[in-house]
Amino acid sequence: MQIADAEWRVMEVLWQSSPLTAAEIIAALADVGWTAATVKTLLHRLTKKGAIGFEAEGKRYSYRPAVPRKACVREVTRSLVDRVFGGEPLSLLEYFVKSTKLSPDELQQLKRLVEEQEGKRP
Amino acid sequence: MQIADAEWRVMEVLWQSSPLTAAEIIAALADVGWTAATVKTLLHRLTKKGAIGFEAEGKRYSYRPAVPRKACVREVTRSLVDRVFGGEPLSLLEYFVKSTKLSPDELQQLKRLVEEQEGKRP
DNA sequence: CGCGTTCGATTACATGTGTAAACGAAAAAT
DNA sequence: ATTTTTCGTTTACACATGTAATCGAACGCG
Repeated sequence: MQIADAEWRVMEVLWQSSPLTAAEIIAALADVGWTAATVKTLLHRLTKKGAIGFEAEGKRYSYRPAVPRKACVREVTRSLVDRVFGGEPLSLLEYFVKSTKLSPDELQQLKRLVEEQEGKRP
Repeated sequence: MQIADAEWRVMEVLWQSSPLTAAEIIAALADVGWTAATVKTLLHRLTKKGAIGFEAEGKRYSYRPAVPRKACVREVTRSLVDRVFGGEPLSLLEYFVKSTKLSPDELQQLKRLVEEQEGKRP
């Protein structure tokens, strides 16, 4: 299941809170600058590809995600790792550790995270 | 400059060694299962979007990247961080540290990388 | 009980992408 | 020199994507 850029914006809204009616989703995306028609198209496409589902409440639909965010994140990250980092997550990690300007505090947090992982693997 | 999936395969070949003729690039991509025509189309599109350049050597062209891999990697990673991790690289790092099954050795390497960064920020 | 409003569905259309064949010219082979 | 091979260029075509207007039906207001 591949979710395009514009579609992802819609998914984020639903992952954050659901179910929502189309009107509510359109409202939540007001700052993006799309017309209502555009959002509806995206809802339609997402429905067709099975990324979201809905229950009809009278005339209106109430939409909700049909796939968890986790799964989608796993897919896009995996695709990036495969495409750019030779399938090696460590390679991506190295890239980010080296190329990102992390504050001392963030570095501290990161080190703690790594240590936690070490703890989990005796 | 956005480089599509198929195009990226071609770029990788050229980033690894250049300049190369179309024939050499096609050969390098033999295992992908594309016909020569497909690779030529991709070379054409990449040329048009300025991602690669070429010098004509008689009839044949010798292609080479016009944009460094680094720049493209920066772009795609940035786009992922923005799209999925709220623009926070640390958030992506956390996700990968937690969700990837790293071996004790890899964890060790990773910790060392973090410590190196700490050293660089006195 | 009509009529405008509101929904979702359908249609639109330009551009990007995957994948490839056809074409015309030049180079290589015979 | 003529044929064949080889290049790059042009054309092809289906599906994805961004962005939106239109349409038919149902709902609520007056």
